[in-house]
This record gives sequence, structure tokens and C-alpha cells, in this order.
Amino acid sequence: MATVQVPEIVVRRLPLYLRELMKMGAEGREITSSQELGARLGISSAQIRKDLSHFGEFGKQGTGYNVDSLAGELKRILKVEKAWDVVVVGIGDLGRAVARNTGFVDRGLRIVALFDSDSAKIGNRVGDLTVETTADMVASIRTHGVRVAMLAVPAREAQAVAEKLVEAGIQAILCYTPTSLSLPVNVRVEYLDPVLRMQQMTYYL
Amino acid sequence: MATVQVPEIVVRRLPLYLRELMKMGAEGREITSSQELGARLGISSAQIRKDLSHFGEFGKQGTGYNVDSLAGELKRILKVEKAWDVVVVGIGDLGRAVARNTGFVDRGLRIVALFDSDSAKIGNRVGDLTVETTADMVASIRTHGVRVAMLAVPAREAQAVAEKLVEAGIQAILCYTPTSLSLPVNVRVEYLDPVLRMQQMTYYL
DNA sequence: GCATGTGAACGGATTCACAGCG
DNA sequence: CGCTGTGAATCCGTTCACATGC
Repeated sequence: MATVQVPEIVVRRLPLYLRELMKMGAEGREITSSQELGARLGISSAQIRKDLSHFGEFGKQGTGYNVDSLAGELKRILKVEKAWDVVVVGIGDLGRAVARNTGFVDRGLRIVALFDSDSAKIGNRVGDLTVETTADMVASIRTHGVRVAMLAVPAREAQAVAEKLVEAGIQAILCYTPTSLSLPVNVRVEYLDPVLRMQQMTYYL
Repeated sequence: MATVQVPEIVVRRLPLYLRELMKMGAEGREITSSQELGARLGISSAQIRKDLSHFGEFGKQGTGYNVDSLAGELKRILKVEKAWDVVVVGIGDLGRAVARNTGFVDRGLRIVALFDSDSAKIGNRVGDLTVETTADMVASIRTHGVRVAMLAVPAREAQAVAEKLVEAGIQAILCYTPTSLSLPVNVRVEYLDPVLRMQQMTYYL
């Protein structure tokens, strides 16, 4: 195993392995192999073994991997054994859908606060949370030490809101808004623009 | 320019270039350069020039690129000059948010029908569309010749529904459900799992 | 002068193939 | 024997650097 520095592209595949392993666990499977896991994900078995080898030796030769223990190792590596506190900013249709999503907690993310700048929305309940005003956002995030945010505000506000989040101490932003953000390099940003993904496919139609 | 076969990774970047060019156009910019575009996207200028070179010569030496005409070329390459008809299957919180999104049409995607299997939802209006029953889905998609779908059903139904979509003639699926689908190789699938993206970031926290 | 388009050089990721071990 | 873990080989993508032409 290499302790040098793990290529980002490897880290990007680990959550996928984890998701499939959790699914296998739910199916009652106890053992799997790099071959089987790869087949389910459309990835080569060598790729999976090589990826895992960056972090240690988790398998038994001749046997394969224990599903639950490998899932546990991946959770540990990805730091999602416990759930991170997450804030959602922008409670429009999409933000509301995100906030209502019950699939986050099991996977290491717990939504703890919702913010919006529209006074008409302040005080609205979504799931078991109440929408708060963005005026209080920075202080609230800082007080609670939240480090992860989901951003679902209109495109023209995205950059400004993101800067406020960074000011508040947020270090990872999942951006649902179709815009490139310009932020300090120590802040990580991932984008989810469905149209980009669609346009990747229309090329091939 | 190479007519051989464009690497998929290049195709995946084109929609991003297009999105930024449209934004520049909206800002009133007429000319740009690979350098400027790259700076806005966090991509090297050489990368952008090389990517574009797979499809032709769109710039003027010493000057750069005309924003609108390069955007037009990319739309043509990605086949999004006209909007594709798209169906949305699964009208829960997320599907409803997707269906209400007004940002699709300008970018080459027009939602034309909504389907759900829950009889309580059939007939509900979302935006200016009415939710239809999945019982009619295959026939309806086939009749209208729709080739693109967005899938936002619960995980356990995703595979079965996706197979019905394929049967109906769908060739590209954007899957909002956190599951790997197993479909014929001629059907393209892109996945949008926010948790995967988040877990890529928690590794670095 | 300036920015494109591109062959060549480089670096990194994937695949191969096998030693090692249960 | 079967499957992992891993160096070596291969493949592929990015960057370099410059000729070309506005």
C-alpha cells in the first residue's frame, strides 16, 4: 500500500464502492470479490483492487472481501462513519426536495439547518426543520461549527452566498446551481448540473 | 482536426464550455480566448484548444473566439440546437422539483410528460403538465418518439422502470436515484447522486 | 504582437499478468 | 485452486512549445 498521496480519481470512486457494498449488505451478502463488485458497477476488477491497495489490504486471497468490513473501512477512509452536519441554503423547489431527502443520514450527512433570503419562506417547516433567514446564517454556521453545505440558490446569487458560506467556515460545498464558483483553493466544491450530464449524452444520440 | 473518434472525456467537457459561453453571451461579451474561458472554469487554455481541435477550427489567430459563434458550434456538436423531448418518471419531491425547473429549455431539453405509478398523484398538475400513469408510459413514449428520460423513482423500482423506458425506445437516461442500473450498452446512463459527490469531499476534510 | 492549432514530450492511470497466500 | 495485491507494460490524456496566420 502506498502512503504517498492518493490520486483524486481514486478517491472519487470509493463512494461508489461503498454505496454498492451497502446495497450488498442490505441484500444479506457477506462475501464478495473484486470481480463481482466490478461487474455490478461496470468497473474492472483490477481497478478495484488497485484502488483499494492505496489504503491497505482488506481482502483474503482465495476468498475475497467481507462486505461489511470493507464497507466499514471505506466509511472510515471517507470519514463518513459518523454523520457530518450539513446546512442547505436556498429553499426553493430543489432545496426543499433536498431537505426532505431521507437518504442522507445513513450515508454520513445530517441536515441540521435550512436558510433562505426570501422573508416569505422564513419560519416555514420542511421535514422537521424550520427555514431560517440568511441574515443569521454566518453566525449560526460558525457557532455550530458546520463545515459542509449544499447550495441551491438562484444562479445570480450563488457566488455571493458561497462567499458568505466560506466566511462562516464552510469547507465543502455541493452546488446544485449551474454556475462555476470562484472560491479559495482550500474550499472544495462539487457541482450537480443535470443539463451538463444530459448534454454529454445528446452528443451520442 | 481529428475525425477519428473523440475521447469521451473531451465530450464531457464541452457542455461546460457551452454553459460558460452562454453566460458570457448574456453578459454581453463578444470575444473571448481559450485563456479567459479556461480561467473562468479552472481549466488550462491548452486543454480547451486541444478539445476544440477535435471538431474543427473555430478561432482566429491573434484574436480568439467569437462567443456566440463558438456557442453555436458547441450546440451543434452536442445536438442541443433544438430542444429534445424529455419525460420525467417518478414525481416525488425531487421529480417535482425537476419538472418545475425552468432552466432546461434554453439548454436543449423540453420536458413533455410526467409519469408516476402512485394513483394518488395521477392527474396532479406540475407546472403546465399533468402527471400520467406509468401504465400508459411505454405506449406514450413510443408514440411520441421520445428518446431521453429523467428517472427519479425510489431505488427499488429504478431497475424495473429503466427497463420499461428502454423497451419504450429511450436511449439516454439521467438517473437521480442512487443506484447503478444494468441496461443494454446502446443506452446511455448518467447518474446524479449528491451523496457520492459529498463523500468525495469528506475524504479531504 | 498575439492567440490559435498541433505534433512531441511528458505524466498518470489502467490493464496485464503473476507471485503469494489462504 | 481461487482471488488478492502489485510491479511492469501499456494506454491515454494533458501539457509543452512553437509554427502559423491574423
